[in-house]
Amino acid sequence: MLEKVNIRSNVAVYLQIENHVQFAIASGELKPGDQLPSVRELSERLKINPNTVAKSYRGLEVMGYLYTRRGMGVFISKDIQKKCLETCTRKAVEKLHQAVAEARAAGISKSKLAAVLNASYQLNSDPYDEVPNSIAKLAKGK
Amino acid sequence: MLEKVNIRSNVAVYLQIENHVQFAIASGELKPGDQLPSVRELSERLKINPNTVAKSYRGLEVMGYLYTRRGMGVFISKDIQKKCLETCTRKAVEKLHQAVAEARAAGISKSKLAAVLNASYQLNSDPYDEVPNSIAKLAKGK
Amino acid sequence: MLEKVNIRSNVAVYLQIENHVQFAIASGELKPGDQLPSVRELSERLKINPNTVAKSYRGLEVMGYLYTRRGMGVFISKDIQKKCLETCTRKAVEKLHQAVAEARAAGISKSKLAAVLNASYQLNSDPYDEVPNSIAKLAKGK
Amino acid sequence: MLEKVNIRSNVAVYLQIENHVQFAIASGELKPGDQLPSVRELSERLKINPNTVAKSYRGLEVMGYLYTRRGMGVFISKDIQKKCLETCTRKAVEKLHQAVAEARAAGISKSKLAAVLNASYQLNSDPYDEVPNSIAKLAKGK
DNA sequence: GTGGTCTAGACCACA
DNA sequence: GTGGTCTAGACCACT
Repeated sequence: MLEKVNIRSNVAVYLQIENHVQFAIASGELKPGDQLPSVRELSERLKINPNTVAKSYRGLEVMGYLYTRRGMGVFISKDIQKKCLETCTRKAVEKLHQAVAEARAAGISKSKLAAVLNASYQLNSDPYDEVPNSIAKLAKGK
Repeated sequence: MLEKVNIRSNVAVYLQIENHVQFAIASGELKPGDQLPSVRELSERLKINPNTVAKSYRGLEVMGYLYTRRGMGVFISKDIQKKCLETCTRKAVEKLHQAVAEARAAGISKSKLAAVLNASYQLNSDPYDEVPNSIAKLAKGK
Repeated sequence: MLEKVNIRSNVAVYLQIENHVQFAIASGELKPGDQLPSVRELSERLKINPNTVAKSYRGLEVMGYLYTRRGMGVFISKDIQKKCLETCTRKAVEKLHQAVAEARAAGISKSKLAAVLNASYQLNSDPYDEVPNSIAKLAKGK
Repeated sequence: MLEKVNIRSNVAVYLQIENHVQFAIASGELKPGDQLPSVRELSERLKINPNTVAKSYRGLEVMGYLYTRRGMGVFISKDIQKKCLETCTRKAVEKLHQAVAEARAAGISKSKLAAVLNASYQLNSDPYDEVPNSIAKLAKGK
């Protein structure tokens, strides 16, 4: 799973981890009962402080996506994929809706938006990555 | 113009003001030479700290969207509508791209996204408004 | 409010703070809109690290009992006294129930338990304080 | 004896075992000279780490509740029922005291607590069992 | 001034 | 080995 983290993003590192885990659960990459990397291991892999990883895990536990067993590790909860998928979908839809409303206000045509959507979807890029040039260019032409 | 500000939003108040002004310029609601409310007036109307309004105006001035004349007030700059429109467009496209990438990571289908885009575009709702029920419902079904 | 914290308790300091605030809300001592002491102020007063106080506030925010406004401070949420009272009551009732079941298993008579309850209630002592001798003695006689 | 252990509880597994044995002694279910299951057997039955069972037995031995005879097994000590009963009683009274103090802090009336106590006592339910609905309901009304 | 994030490192409890 | 808590102190963003 998670191999890198954007230390200079405006999104907090611990939130990047939380988001990544949620997406992984929603997409089925992480399944109920799966054990997550230990706090120390993940912190070493991502080269961040263990406290930061612990903060992420703690947040995800409060949300019910995982549970921790002292001395054992942290594990994905059962019966939460559907809930997680719904949550991720809702968030993405809201974001999409707002982006569309903004684009509309800026006078972008519907067909242009559809083109951006197509291009973005095909790219299969990581969220939170830089916006690729191919997409950015679409913003130029009106 | 701006009549309310979401004090509980996770978006900083000063950014809400900046965004609102930019959108008003891009859409033509605010025209070159128009005078904006004074810092004190706006802060009283929105019930926020004057420093916050001042910070917004300062930011907008740095971006070239407005200029201040001491003792006179702050005014919308000339010949910046196009630039503003481009900026808003770029932002919207970036947002759209990220929303799509997130949705993809969560395993949402492309056809579903297209449906949301269509629905959002037709609605012609204000950005930053509540997500309408008709859109929110799309998050339920697969 | 909160003036001391038991640093050597088996209950984590940040949980002591969370509990105290919840009790204060349930009892009406803290009212909706009230501002809590700042992270720094409370940490100085209790002689603990600011991070610990922040952790408490964060937890209470997740539970919906308060909200934070960056640069402004933290405030008690509206319309949560009832919920908080119910939660505190439920917790206390569960604890009481378990204590009674244990006491029963140990062969303590009902009248004796009633006596303990009376004595504890009259004392008006802080929860998490040491069990006073007057109560402890009641454990001796069968 | 002990057939299940709550792996998700916030109470440490080894303490659950210790508590269970102490209660069994206090209630007379386990009598002096009785042999306890071996560390390996119990750990397999409860599906937990043998170290955890060993830790419980060690703790109970330190407290004088049982003794081990190498190659023979672990046995309940003689003449400790009374002491065990006293200990359990003291713990229950302390728990009761704290529950009452918490309830008081939350503004719960004394009469209500008395009602809960009565109901709990009559029920004669096992400690550590789920809180029965009949009790839980009492938390609703004022 | 406010809270939010992160680091470095310590100590503890648990399995 | 695991996670949980706490400290000391830094830097940032917001009001």
